[in-house]
Amino acid sequence: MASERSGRHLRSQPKYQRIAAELKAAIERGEYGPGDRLPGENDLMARHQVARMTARQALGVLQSEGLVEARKGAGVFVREFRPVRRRGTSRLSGATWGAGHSVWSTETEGRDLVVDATSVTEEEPPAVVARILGLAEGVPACVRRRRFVLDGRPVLVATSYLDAALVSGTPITESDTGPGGIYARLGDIGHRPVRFREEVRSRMPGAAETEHLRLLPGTPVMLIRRTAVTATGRAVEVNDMILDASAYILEYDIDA
Amino acid sequence: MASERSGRHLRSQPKYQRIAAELKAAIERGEYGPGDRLPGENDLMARHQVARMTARQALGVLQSEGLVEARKGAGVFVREFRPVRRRGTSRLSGATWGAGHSVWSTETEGRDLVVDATSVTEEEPPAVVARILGLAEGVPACVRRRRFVLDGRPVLVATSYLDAALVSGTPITESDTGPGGIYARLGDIGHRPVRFREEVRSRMPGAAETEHLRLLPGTPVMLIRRTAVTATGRAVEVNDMILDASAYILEYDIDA
DNA sequence: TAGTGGTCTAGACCACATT
DNA sequence: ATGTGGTCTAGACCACTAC
Repeated sequence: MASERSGRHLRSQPKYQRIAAELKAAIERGEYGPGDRLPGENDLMARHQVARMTARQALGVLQSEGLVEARKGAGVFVREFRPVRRRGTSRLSGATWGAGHSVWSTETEGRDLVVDATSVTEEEPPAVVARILGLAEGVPACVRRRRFVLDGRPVLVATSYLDAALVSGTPITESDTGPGGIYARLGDIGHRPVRFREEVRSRMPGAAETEHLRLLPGTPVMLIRRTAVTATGRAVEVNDMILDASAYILEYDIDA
Repeated sequence: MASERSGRHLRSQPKYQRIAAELKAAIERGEYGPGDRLPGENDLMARHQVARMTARQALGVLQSEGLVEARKGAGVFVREFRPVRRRGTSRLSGATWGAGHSVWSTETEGRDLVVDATSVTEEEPPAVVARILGLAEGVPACVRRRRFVLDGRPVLVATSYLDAALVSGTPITESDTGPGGIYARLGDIGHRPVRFREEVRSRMPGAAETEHLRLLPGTPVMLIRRTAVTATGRAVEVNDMILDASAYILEYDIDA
């Protein structure tokens, strides 16, 4: 136990990666199922004869891969992945919202997905959004923010931008937009969207997003920017969404 | 300089988070642009009077948010985000979307995206895939693997599964499938796909994926599972794709 | 109260990149 | 040759959770 310093990571994997790989393999073998407690820092220190920070680093790998969750004062636990499906295609079909159903009611699947908080304001939109909507600089937009909560956890925040001049005086500027939502109301004033484009990307969240969505370490966000366009080619709405990637599967149907 | 131990993080943010936030703000103010070198561990230790591990932790935050890249022996540098667009709907829409439809501003066109390596084998597919294709257990599938390289960096690996009995003897089992690709060939044998479904999700990569795609820390992957269905409703292909999320924006067009 | 993970210190040796 | 980030040690105090 004296000079075991030699040959530490010559040619070989770092210790923390070995430990992490071992734990990961055990999880994949099913030795630890969702919700189970893993060996903690003290266990790993004793078992592998390493310092605290090394054991921590090992657990950090699993955490940053999103397959493990550390609970302060309790331990490290295996996460589970139970996403909801969000249908990008049929949920926007005219029949759905034309019939007076809210767009979002189609995606629930028996689980509890509800709107948590809604706010409607007038603000100057981001430059990119203003350009898409064809708004001059300094022109205000109607901004609708909503947060969606799934089984008690916030999973999506949506920020919708519309030309304020276009929608002023309509229920779009109210919290409750009535049956069919804002797309039905846009139809009421002769600007029914007939086409949508969704752009999807993914990245790690910043600190603010982590807090707002209560994301666990190792959880990316998916970003969806949806643009609604009328028959005349006018973009009437831009909806920026931030999704907890551990909560969603996006689904798109495509015709050849 | 004696007992500054008091009031360390009582009520306040941890030091490493403060340092990280400061650096992040500086990046967002444009003080450090893409490719620029950030203050390193030694700088931060001196500037904030903290230990090495604390400075490291601060830089680790930015790294795990994917906005910074550590280069061994060189320093820590600001990453840049220059994604390609992947159009899920092939239908080209021209003027419909207006002139500068670069919603997430991608200077994408004119970069070279090429296939790096192709392999075609016969293997037993994963159980989920077998079920989608309607294959009994133990029945082999034709498995086509491809890796796509963008400007020298691998960005996508695709694994395509087809019923081996269906496609044997066709160019689908060759590396070069001829004009129109495997969908045209499927059409030749009377199984032309008319509908596709893509399911998209995102998570952090495992060690194997990180290596295969040469991902930097803080980079998620997007997973796309595309199913091709014929007019009779038969699923003839399942294509599992793994994408470097820092390299792609997915685009889907939807008709109301 | 005992044990857990979160933060922090002050050292150390290493591989690597730039000079 | 110097400085960089990567790994590792052996301690410490804290807040939190479970018992």
